[in-house]
Amino acid sequence: MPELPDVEVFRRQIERHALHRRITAVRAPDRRMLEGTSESALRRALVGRSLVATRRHGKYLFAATSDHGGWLMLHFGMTGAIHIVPAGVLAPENPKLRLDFEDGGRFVFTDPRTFGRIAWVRDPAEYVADKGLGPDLYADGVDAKTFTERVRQRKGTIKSVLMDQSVLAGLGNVYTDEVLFQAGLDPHARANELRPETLATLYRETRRVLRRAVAANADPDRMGHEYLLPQRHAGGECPRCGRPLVWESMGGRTAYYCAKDQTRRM
DNA sequence: AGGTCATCCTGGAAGC
DNA sequence: TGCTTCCAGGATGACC
Repeated sequence: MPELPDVEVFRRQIERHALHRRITAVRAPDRRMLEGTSESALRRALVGRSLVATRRHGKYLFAATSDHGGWLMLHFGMTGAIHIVPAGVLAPENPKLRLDFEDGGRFVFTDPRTFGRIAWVRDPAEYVADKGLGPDLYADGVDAKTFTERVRQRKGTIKSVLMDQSVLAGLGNVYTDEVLFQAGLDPHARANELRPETLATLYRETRRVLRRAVAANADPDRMGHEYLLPQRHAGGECPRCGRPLVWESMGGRTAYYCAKDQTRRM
């Protein structure tokens, strides 16, 4: 379920392996994935050009083309992924987007469940504004003051507030659970009732979890024993106390947490 | 305004 | 073993 760390890893893969390679062919065979564009429009925009820069805002990834032609936007839904395939190597089947490079390599975007989206946008900032996304949670995206002010003015559960992309962009269901675990917070805590020091802790832990996740290549199993994610499954145990994790549906999403180590509600 | 639920989708796991 | 059912979840929208 690509969240901010996963998308940041994808972005770095593009930066490292897909820039400045001339595109000779474009395939986008599944129209359900296309948001306000078409295969032929993507072809016109991309063929003969190359990708030259990337940006990410929350879970949204952008890649600029040469000639200032515009930006390719990719959203990964829950099963979206990119694969940059060298010449002569078999590419994944059923691509939702495939760019063929002049050198024989390929850029492939797969998404078996089709929850992702592909768009062509003039300007990422404009797109982000139109979508109503809050500030990005990574790197220079947000400071402690902005974070606390935005969270504090919401009355919902902290779980739902952290997952709300219009408040802060980047956390999904999985990493929200990790952040709440690290902060020792009950997912049912009310965002507007959190004390200033709790908000400060939450900010610090959010940033730390995201940095750690990116460093671990967004692979939960590489996070380390003190993290919830490797245990985030039926039968999983709290990394601190060893008790079975609680497994609860909150607004149609599954929240995993430790009933002993996550009791703080303010 | 916030919570809940349904919808989209399909691979994989669980159940029988 | 093989079939059926369930579940996961990001974004969006309906409804209360």
